[in-house]
Amino acid sequence: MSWEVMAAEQLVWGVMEEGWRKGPWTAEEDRLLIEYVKLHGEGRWNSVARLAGLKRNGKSCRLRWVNYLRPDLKRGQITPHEEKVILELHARWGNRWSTIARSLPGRTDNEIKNYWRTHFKKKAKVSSDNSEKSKARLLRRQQFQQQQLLQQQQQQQQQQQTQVFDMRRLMSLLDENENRVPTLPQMKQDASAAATTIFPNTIDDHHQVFLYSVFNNSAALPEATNHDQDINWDGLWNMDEFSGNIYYSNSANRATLRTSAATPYY
DNA sequence: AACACGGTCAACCGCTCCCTC
DNA sequence: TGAGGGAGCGGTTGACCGTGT
Repeated sequence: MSWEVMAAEQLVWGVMEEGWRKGPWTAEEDRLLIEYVKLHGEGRWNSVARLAGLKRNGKSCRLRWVNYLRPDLKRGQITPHEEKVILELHARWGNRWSTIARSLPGRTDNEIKNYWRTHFKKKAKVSSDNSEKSKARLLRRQQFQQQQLLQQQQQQQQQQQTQVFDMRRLMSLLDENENRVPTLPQMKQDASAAATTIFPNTIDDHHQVFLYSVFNNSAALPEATNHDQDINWDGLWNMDEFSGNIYYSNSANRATLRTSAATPYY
């Protein structure tokens, strides 16, 4: 083949980079890929170029097969029922498109992702804009209430000057491994260590009860799983900037998330 | 008719996870 | 046990197309 022909082919067929073709697939490429999968099955995508004579890298081949050529793909518009499922599962799992796709036979993660972005992202933005306004109103109300609360607490603090309660230091000790999801025994150990470090002589009954209740909340949780890595635990601890109080939250959400993620959608 | 604009979707990219050696 | 490769995932890009002006 002359260089002129090769150059012309590249212009017509797409970009060549390091020997791999990129861009839209041709009918001939599709045919070669289908034949390859018929003969060798799915997988070993990096062998496709060698065995099927395709000038595509493995990733490109896999994507083309999974998103376009697979015989079990459902063509056509997303049905209202599928849309309902997508909304429901996205509310549950967020952008885990492949997980959502597993509950919608014949639909690909890419298809669902695109559908979401084009159909719902804008709606979500509009509703979030509205919720921002109500959030601002709520914030103003909360600030007023917090000011009043602060005044009350200042009065109480004057009565309790003997108790120095450095919760920030406690937080830094407990969160030494940021975003790590400790096992229950680890959490109890951490609590004990933190308590004795911060309050070597002075931890009183009140704070012991507090720490114990923190870890009792977590006792309702199932053992940590790999899935925990996918959950953002940043919101696990909340600190009230004004009063210095901390409270444990999301334990119920965490349990719900974990069980729901393990349950297939029907 | 021509242009601008927005929606759609196939394909690519970069990252992470997992398996094998 | 760690390195390397394969596979999968989510985010992003860009081409194409329809519609409005």
